[in-house]
Amino acid sequence: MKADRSAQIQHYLYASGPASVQAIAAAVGASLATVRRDLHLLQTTGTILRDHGGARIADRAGVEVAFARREQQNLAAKRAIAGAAHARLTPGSTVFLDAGTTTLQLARRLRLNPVALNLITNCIPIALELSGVPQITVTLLGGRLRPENASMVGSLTERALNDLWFDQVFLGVGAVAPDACIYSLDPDEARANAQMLTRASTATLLTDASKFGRSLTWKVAALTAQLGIITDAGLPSDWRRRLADIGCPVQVVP
Amino acid sequence: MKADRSAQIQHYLYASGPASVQAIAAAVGASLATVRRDLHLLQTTGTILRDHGGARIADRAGVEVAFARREQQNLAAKRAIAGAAHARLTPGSTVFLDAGTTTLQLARRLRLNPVALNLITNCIPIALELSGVPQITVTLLGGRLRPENASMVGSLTERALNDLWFDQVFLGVGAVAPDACIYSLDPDEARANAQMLTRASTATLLTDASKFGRSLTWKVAALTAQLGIITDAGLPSDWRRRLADIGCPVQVVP
DNA sequence: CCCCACTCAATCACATACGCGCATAATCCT
DNA sequence: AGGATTATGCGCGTATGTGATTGAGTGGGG
Repeated sequence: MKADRSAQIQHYLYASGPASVQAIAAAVGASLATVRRDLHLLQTTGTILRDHGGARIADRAGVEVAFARREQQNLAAKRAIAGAAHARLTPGSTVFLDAGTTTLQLARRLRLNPVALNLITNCIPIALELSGVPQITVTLLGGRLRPENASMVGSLTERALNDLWFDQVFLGVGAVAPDACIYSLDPDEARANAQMLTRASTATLLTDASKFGRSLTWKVAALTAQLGIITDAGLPSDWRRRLADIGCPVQVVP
Repeated sequence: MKADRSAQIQHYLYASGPASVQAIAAAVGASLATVRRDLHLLQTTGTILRDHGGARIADRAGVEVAFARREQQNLAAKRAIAGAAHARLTPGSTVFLDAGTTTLQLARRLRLNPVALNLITNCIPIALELSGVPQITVTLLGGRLRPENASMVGSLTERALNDLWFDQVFLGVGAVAPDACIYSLDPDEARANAQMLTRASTATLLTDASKFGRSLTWKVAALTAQLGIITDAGLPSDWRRRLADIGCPVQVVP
């Protein structure tokens, strides 16, 4: 299929950097003519750049491909977690969705299976995914644009958060380190995340099991008994014990 | 049952990603013709995207497609106008770009030909276009998402505007009516536009000639001598006289 | 400066997919 | 229960994508 092959080419170019037409053809299993046609198409849409003999990812599309790739990792787990989160949504309530690939899955689910919500997010893909969905009003927080995950951070974001109150907030998370604290890759995002947690009646962490035990630079907050967690069955038993000790209400989905 | 099968197809596409018509037919237990009919229907409602040989769930395509279509109208004029606006940008200044297809052309120009700017916008495509461009920090205003042009409007937007001051603001515009006032299609957008004009040292209208003489519902502001205009050579002579009478500094590009 | 290898775009033939019309089966309404 | 409406499946002509070939164009090396 054509769309499939285009995606393959993009991933290959993202992973391998600049590559020759022959290498691409070999990688995707198509003829040179076909690959050239695809490259020509991708070039007109601006996702790749061409030069004699080969092609490479346009730097703008690079982040998008990286995002798409992260979205694919642990996809089944993320979908299951999103499904459990979807079941917790109360019609008519005000919900905040943090930026992240797991929360994006929740947005996709919500699009197929709408619930009347007042939805607020700081993530552009989530806002676009839900724009135009009946019964959902979408509000996007302002701020400085962080290209890596197309989210808004910075003082404008934090100021706006100060003026809002949410019934539920769903937080995607970069890492849950061994010290039982949530960490993020970006300082501004960590600050924004920390503030989200202070602006909601109930807060829930959506995170696949691979995030537990990882470490990142910037601390967001410590796990507490007030912070719900939805994760998948890959959660090691020692972490289950720790979370039980802390008192976190943990839901494990298959 | 038909509705049932459509839901099945959606969930299958959601779960499996892009899939061939044959795979879908096998999954839902229907003939190829029936699946094609269903896909055709789902395509018209915008829930899926089709390409030869298969289909996939539509991701955020709705807004972008509608936007891309308008982008093609009067493209040459918009490009020329954007070029003139680009020449007016002062390195190091703080610039606001309103939502619109002409301002988007300015953003594209900026991406190819970067100028060090502190750039603020309420338009998602503009923000995405300029994300990651060196020397440009992009800030997106928050607010309610208006799907028609992927822009932010509403009280959050207006509140944020109150806290900002711009060296230059470039306003895209829906219509310049015979009463020499700017009009917009959307009440919230009109309010936001009006406020943008009060928050800048210099304001410039970017509008192709086709917008002059058109009427829309919601008034934004009256033309004044403080409001610069960049438009194309299609501007009728009677409008040129009127703008001269008002004292608008008008630049006409070929 | 010329030549050679390589790349590119256009063309043709083939395979596959698509949309349409028609016949049949299921469903709905009275 | 019967007629009408709608949905489903099959076959056919057409459209589209794919791969091989050819001729033109481009860049690098002698």
